[in-house]
Amino acid sequence: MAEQTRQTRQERLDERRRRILAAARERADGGGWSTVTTRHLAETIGYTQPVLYSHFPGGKSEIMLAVALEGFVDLTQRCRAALGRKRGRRAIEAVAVAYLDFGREHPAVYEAMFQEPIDAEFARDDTRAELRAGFDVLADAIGDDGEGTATEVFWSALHGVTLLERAGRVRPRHRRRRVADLAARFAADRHG
Amino acid sequence: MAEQTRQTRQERLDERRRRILAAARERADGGGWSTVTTRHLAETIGYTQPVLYSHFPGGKSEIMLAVALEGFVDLTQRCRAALGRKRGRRAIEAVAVAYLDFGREHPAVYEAMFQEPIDAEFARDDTRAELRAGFDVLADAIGDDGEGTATEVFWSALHGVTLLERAGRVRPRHRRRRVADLAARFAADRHG
DNA sequence: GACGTAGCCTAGCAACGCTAGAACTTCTAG
DNA sequence: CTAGAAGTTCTAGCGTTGCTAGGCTACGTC
Repeated sequence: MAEQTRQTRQERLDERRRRILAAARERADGGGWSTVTTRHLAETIGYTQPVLYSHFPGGKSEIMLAVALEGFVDLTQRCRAALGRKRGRRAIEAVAVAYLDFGREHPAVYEAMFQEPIDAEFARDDTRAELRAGFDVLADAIGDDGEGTATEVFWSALHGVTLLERAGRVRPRHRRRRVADLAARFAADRHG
Repeated sequence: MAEQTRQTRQERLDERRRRILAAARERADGGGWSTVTTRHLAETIGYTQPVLYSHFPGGKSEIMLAVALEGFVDLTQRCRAALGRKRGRRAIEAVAVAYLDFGREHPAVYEAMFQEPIDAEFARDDTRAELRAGFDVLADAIGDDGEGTATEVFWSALHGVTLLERAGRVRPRHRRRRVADLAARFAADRHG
């Protein structure tokens, strides 16, 4: 009985934790992280502010980090799925589109993934592992078997396109052209 | 006499405006925009908060926009100077280095230039003009005489490298390699 | 010398992230 | 069945933020 109760307790905690993260992600993607307040978050899950801190002692920063971590998993999976067994330009284009789609669909999650506050004092190893996985997909896409510089630049380009598109600094309708341009420049076959 | 007085008045206003922007830029580059508060800003210039709003009715957002505008002018000038009469890879590398240097030396100014709050309800035309000038330098650097897609991608790559370097998501010491990689991929001569 | 205007400050609002400590519920032990 | 321990939630409040209403002071003008 005690076991059963303890199980249920843990399940309820997990459930509530998920609800907090879902609420934060949803509201952030809708109106930006500045509109995500601890008060509103607490109200959404039907509890008061201090309850949030029992789940995330680090407060809002730690919530953002948790959302970011989920985001890395999601983004990596999407890119991996888009890549499949493709090679060459088709591989690059597919991964680029998947990457940019994610950035557009979840602007706030993406922001949490790359904005500075992440590098707080919290979890370090998880983040590194997930980052590594994402890096590897991009390396596979462009066929980078070197020491990673090409992947770094490719990643930077995707990152830059994502942010400039969002900021409206780049023509929205020319997205396909940008993807094609990117694929042409990073295709391995241009060397041979 | 009235003319003289009015002149002096305007000069004092301009002077104070400059001091506000300088204080904001300096503190932001030192500790991020979150450390730039209207109270501290007011204290720095030796006045109280409401005075800031007589110069920038839009408050902190408008101050950030003003800093961003100055930043665009500065960045464009630097890139133009770095470009000089160079052509090909050397031109691209020079401009890339100038761009990345600016982003590293003035992280907060750069952030203000590309972060969303900028697109507020304030000045629109100034921003567009300065953006255009910056875009043109990059187009000249890579020799883009097409419809601008290549420049958009080049710009995105520089933007991405700037941010990923700052966020520590990319190996700091490999910067020269990234610049070289970038130059190789965007050099016009790869077409012929 | 009274008046209008401009500039500046005092004081305060609502909202923010976050926390101490009271109040309540649930489990455990005698 | 009861008394205490343990855990959970809430009330209330601190300090800080961006921003603003309204009063005070000093100036130029009739």
